[in-house]
Amino acid sequence: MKPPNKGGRGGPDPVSELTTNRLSIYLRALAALDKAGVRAVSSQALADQFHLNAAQIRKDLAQFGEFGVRGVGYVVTDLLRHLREILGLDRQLPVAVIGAGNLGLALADYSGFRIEGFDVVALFDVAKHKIGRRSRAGVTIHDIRHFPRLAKRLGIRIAVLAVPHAQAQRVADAVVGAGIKAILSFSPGGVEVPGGVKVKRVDLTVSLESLSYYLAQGDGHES
Amino acid sequence: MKPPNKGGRGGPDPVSELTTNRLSIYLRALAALDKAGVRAVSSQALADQFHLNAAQIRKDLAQFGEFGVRGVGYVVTDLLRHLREILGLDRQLPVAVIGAGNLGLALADYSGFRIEGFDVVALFDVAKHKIGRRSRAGVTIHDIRHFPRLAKRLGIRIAVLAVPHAQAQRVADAVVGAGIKAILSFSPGGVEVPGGVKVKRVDLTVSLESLSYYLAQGDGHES
DNA sequence: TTTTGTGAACTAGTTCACAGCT
DNA sequence: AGCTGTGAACTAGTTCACAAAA
Repeated sequence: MKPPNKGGRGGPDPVSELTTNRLSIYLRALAALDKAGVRAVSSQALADQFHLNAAQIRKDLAQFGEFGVRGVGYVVTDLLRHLREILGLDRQLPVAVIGAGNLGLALADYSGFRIEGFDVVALFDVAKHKIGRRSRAGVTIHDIRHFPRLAKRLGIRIAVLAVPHAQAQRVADAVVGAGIKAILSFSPGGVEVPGGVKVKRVDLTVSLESLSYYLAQGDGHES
Repeated sequence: MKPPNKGGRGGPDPVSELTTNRLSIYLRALAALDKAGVRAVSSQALADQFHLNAAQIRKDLAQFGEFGVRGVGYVVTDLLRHLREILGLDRQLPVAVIGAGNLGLALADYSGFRIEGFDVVALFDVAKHKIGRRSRAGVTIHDIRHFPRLAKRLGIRIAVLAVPHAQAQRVADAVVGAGIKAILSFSPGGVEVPGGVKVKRVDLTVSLESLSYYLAQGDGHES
């Protein structure tokens, strides 16, 4: 019965990032159920099938409204629609990838992106010889200096940073200067941005080193 | 004065993954200081410079031993050595990338990997026409059916999964069957593995959707 | 009856603040 | 004096368990 705080007032976001990450996971799970023709699902069934916690699913969803039907569960198509709206996936989001190296080109063409409302509309790089060329899937590489102009024209909302660490901060500054409010950075070591800009980091070195730690521990008692 | 539990007994790991992730971040920070010629650093100075929390740095490190000198701080080269040993980076770790698509090829050639002890020694794929070819940086693509044999011969310890979601579980099973204990998966939706195998997920869809949520909230009150 | 939505209990993680070492 | 290492306090996140709704 609590008001769902739709539309977000200016204050700090009360919804944890762990929660929004899980919403994305619920969305995927429900899409699979929908595809399989399932009409309604209880939080328990959802939890069992996708290895989640039923209470947590209910708590997460309850932050945004009362989407369930007591005694029945959640109507799959309805909840899908609600989740897409909450996550802002009810419209196409233009994405730019900065850095047309191996990783940037791969990300620009990554088929997983397009499926849920993300559309990589441009690549950017500093290297003269790359500018004007296209990725295999046909995304054109532009001069990074034209980012502000093109970002506006193409309506870019998210910048994916796939540049060397040394350039990451400078590129981030430029991107933020052009009004971008959401950045996905693959750069090791993070970038600093002013308040009101959201950065998500994917740090492959940290991931691998954490795996290495795990192996190092295992080696100790397996010998 | 508490024993540092070096070498790990069989029981569940008492060190949180958040901690091991941070150790990796400390390692990077210290490497930068070392490069800059800094001899010793206090937890406070480290925290200030890299936007961390001093008490947390001390707590994290204290789990593995008493590396600091009271009144002085941490001797950079010593702590670097300790961290590399804790993270198992004092030896080269052979890595295999499974899936020679855009992403897999990019990851195999990703220069950030080699720097800290990881060595991508092989690519694997199912597609006949890819087998025998090489990535730009020269990593050979092998038939996935030869994974067990080659994994043994090359001493592969970590498998990076860059295959379509539909194949992820099958590939994970094969990799685990070949004795791999650490997996970095780029597949959306996670894979199931038996106990004793560690999986780290990098889920680009979740990351982007979480950013989308943030933008959707912002749009609400900026209109 | 079934299952949600949610306060309460619990668990994990972070930060404080200070005793004790150098 | 300066700074670590760490118990205590605090904060965030998860899970339990049940009243209320359908």
